[in-house]
Amino acid sequence: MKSIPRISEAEWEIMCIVWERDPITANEVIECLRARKRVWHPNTARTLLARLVQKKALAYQSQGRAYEYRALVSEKECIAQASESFLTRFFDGSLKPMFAHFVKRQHLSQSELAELRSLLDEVDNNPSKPKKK
Amino acid sequence: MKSIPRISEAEWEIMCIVWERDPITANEVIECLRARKRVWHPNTARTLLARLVQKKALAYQSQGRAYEYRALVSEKECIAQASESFLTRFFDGSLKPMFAHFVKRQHLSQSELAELRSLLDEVDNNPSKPKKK
DNA sequence: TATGCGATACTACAAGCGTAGTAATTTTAT
DNA sequence: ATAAAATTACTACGCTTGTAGTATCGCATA
Repeated sequence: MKSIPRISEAEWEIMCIVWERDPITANEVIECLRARKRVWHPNTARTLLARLVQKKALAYQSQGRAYEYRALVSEKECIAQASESFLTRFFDGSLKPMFAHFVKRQHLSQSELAELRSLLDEVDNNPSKPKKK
Repeated sequence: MKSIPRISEAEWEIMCIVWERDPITANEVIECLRARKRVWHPNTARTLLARLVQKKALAYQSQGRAYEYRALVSEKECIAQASESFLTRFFDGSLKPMFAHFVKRQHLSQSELAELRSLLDEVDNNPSKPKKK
């Protein structure tokens, strides 16, 4: 069971970009950041990339001129891990209160409620192991 | 709109205890920690209490012998804030993918699904503003 | 081949965090 | 009234994070 490194907030933004375009060079990452109006000094982005390599969230290959970074951990597993710890920490690990919080937090439209309901129906009909194809 | 201070992981454990028994003395907090098998040096707990006071999450009154601490921010608002930032950061702010993640993450029993469904029905019948009494 | 530019690597630094140790002060027991 | 015990306050320290600055290295060009 691979242990997912702890990814900080700023690092998370980098990871998102890498996941999107894996593999990607440092410069491309910096471009993307600029594109999404995340103004960081280029070195800041590079530092974060380096730290992510250190903590083994990314790897790089000296692809000729510039390095190419690629993710060593998937977005899915990172989100899964973050979700678990969120649930544990704030809702004592139980889904129902957590869901309750979110549905009550704000006016959901009828259609949104319907969508959520159909989500439940879906799993109900595919009890675990979706494994289609 | 009061801005909630950022509460770290260790601090969160302290806050939980304070919320439970507000107002509470440092020693009682330490007892509670021991009770829930959270082994910290007493000074560690005290440091955390002090930091929480600094960041205005707690206040104290020199209640005679020992200080009495009480929360300045409610558990509800802290959880609400944490939930928002979780949702934003990992699910781009949208409920449905987040719910999808959680319902798919694990075999929910029929009854659990039913419970979640009834949650949805509830809000459906009480469209916002429950404000009973 | 020497030089400059672009890329990476190393260094920095303050604030936050986890975890305590030590000093100062207040209470209590003798 | 003092000494001991309890409580609070101040200090410490190494690691992480956000945010860069500086140094170095390698390829491209003159």
